[in-house]
Amino acid sequence: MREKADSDLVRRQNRLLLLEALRQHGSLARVEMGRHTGLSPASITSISSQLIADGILQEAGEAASPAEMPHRRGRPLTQLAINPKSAHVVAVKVSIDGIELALADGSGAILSRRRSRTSTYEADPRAFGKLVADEVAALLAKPRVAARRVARIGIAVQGVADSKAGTVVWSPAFRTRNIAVSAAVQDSLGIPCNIANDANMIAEGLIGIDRARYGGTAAVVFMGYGVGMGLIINGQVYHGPTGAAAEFGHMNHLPDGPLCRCGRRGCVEAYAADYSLLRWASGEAATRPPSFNAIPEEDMLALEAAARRGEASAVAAYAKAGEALGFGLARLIAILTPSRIVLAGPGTRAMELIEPHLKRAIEAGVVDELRRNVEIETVPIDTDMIIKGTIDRALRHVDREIFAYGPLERRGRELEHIA
Amino acid sequence: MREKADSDLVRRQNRLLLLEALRQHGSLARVEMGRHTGLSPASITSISSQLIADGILQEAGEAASPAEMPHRRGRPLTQLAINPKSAHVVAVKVSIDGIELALADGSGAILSRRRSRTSTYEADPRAFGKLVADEVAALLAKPRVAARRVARIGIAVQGVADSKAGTVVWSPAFRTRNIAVSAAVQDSLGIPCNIANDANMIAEGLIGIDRARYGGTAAVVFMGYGVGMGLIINGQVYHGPTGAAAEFGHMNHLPDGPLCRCGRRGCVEAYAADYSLLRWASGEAATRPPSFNAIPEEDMLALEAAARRGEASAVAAYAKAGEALGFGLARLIAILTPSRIVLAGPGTRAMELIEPHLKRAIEAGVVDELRRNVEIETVPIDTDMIIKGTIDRALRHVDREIFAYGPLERRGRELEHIA
DNA sequence: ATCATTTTTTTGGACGCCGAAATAAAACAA
DNA sequence: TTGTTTTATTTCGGCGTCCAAAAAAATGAT
Repeated sequence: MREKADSDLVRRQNRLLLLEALRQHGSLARVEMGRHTGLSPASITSISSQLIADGILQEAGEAASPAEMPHRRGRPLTQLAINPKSAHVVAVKVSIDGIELALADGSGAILSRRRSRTSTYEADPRAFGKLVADEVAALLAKPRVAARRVARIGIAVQGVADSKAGTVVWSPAFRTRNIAVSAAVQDSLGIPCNIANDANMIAEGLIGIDRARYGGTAAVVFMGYGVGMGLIINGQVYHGPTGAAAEFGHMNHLPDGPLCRCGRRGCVEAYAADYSLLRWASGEAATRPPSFNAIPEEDMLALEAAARRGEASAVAAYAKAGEALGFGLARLIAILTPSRIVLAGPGTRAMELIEPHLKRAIEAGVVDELRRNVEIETVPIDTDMIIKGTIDRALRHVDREIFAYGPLERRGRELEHIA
Repeated sequence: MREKADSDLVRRQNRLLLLEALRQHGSLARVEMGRHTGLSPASITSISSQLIADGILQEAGEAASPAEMPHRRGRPLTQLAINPKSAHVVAVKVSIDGIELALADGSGAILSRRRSRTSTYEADPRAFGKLVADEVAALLAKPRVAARRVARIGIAVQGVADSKAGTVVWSPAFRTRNIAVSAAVQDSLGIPCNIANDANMIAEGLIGIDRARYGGTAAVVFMGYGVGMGLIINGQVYHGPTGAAAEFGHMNHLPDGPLCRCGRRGCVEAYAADYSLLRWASGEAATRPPSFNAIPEEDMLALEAAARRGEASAVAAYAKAGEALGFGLARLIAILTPSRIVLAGPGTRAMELIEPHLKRAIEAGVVDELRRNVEIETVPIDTDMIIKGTIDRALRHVDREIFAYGPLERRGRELEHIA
């Protein structure tokens, strides 16, 4: 309730309502839009014809209701869908072992992909923005897409990203800190760009998949090369005041605990990330500086196998991870009482080894009354969810900041606010 | 962006905008409202005259700008203010040692107070709703106010309150759990009623005092008979999905730590609440069940004096409290990176004893990058802030759910949603 | 008294939504 | 085939809100 309301706002909001309904259902007839939005048929006609004139909507093929509704009677429904050519967006995923890109059209369909094995860790951080820009330019060459038609670039990065400043504050993918990215990409290509934490993008992806399930207040914990978290508060992914929030992995579990990649001691990640599990199992001192190299999947599979065979050191490693995760979640529950906690990522492969300890820790760490309302689920997420979430987020931004106002050519006010 | 927009929504929103501006500034002339809201003079005239006709606004005396602006020229400003008679609200504060009530008018001014020393701990929990209703009825007898003119009752309670269900889930003020309150009060008096955690009400009060300072993302920690927290996220006090959130005091600090009043071990409260400090200092076993009696202020003053004299056991007690609070805050920062943390309550009297340990713990517990942007301040809050916050919250609710639609007589839709 | 200045109200136009009626496009029935 | 029924969409007229511009109100300055 901050903005002044006028007829302009009304149209904008209702356009957005229509677009949101379409994003969720793929394609809808006008009557159905009316049901979803509460708008009258007259208004739907008015708004949708304007959106069609803007090139944002188009009549869709009969793709929608094939057999389910065998056309009872009356005038048939005219399905409308978002015009794939209304805009494009690019998703970029930066991780320890390289850069991955995807180009999507206005409907969210991925048109092409690209992957580069460049090691970012040793590279000159000042050149990184340029590197990303070049990769994007190469991506746009294959199915030739004019940069002018790309509405937005979203970058997902491991570690702490400051989306306000457009920088990577700290990431295991880089040796140095505070690396400016957004501005460089934006200046180089003329395309608005924003950067965010990768776990947050998984949360965006889950919202896109099932808004009813993940749209309330939920935490998505990613276990793998690190431990990340995306926080959904009232249906919105939470980016703190600085745009760098929800560093669950670097929440302290125990004072003077094992050394973490971030330099502190006792972080949850230092118990439960890939490197931590291996460190526990190997019997190395927990104060030994951890490796920054990407850990091969085989190593983790071997560790899991060892634990399943009952090898004590491996079993103990998972127990320690489970306990740290459990107490971490207990603390999270005490603060936010989310209605759902989603455990995701490669680390969940060993869930049956972790779970008993995790559950016990939660029971010890939080009063029954608070714990009772939270549902914990494990979702085997393929890492592509990060790309999907980044695309979803970019498109939602385009809807809100551009399409609610008009066609891409007349970019709305493009506030670059909250980002 | 959930609601369908139409001319109705526009008026509602702009009415609310005006009311919010008035709440913040006390009284404003129409031109000034225009500046604050961005609305045209024509619209301001239209909206304000409607609000005056509804009995919500009235012309205010010259109270506003006395000397500062010695009336340069032109037509003088007509100050408008919220009509005190537009509605009344009641605030109820339930604590270990009794019930405290206040009646406020539509402008937020407190008209009368009442206090009762009834011990709630041993009383029949089923009768508690009736007890509150009777107290409210007695409060409304002194300056005779018709229940029909009371728009809302807000109840603040120590411990976990479920504002959705209208119950006290768990509180040190009650022996039993899940005590229904809201419904009983509402049925008995016919006045909408909601219940919330007391620390959240302090947060509401701070927002009322200085929106610019506390309106972003902040945590308000209350230290006293217990440790509570109110969480402000994007300018709104956070009530979780169940309405029972931010139980910072019952966030675990260390597994197998001291026994807490909630029955768990290692809660922050079990280190830093009044009873915990006394327990540390007395050298009692930390596994001894803590007392549920209210602790007299003298005992705490004596403990502070002892610590200031350098008595080892007292000094150590504050050190332990500081460490637990510090690590708790470090964990909170890792999850939410609030831009401000406010320490408040009687416990802050001994802040200089606690602070060094608290600071050290935060430094050990969270990476510099996240810690850098959070400002920690101590506010010596008199406990009346809870009453003030409860009134503020009730009035904000009245503005949003009633006055935005029309006068009190034609109560808006009174959704009782989020509550 | 008249002019200048500032605030507030009035007036007329634009835009968006809605309900109702009209139109369109089918299936069904004779 | 032709009319009837049904459902979807568009058109039309009315209403409410906002805004810009003009008018009115209220006071200080000259």
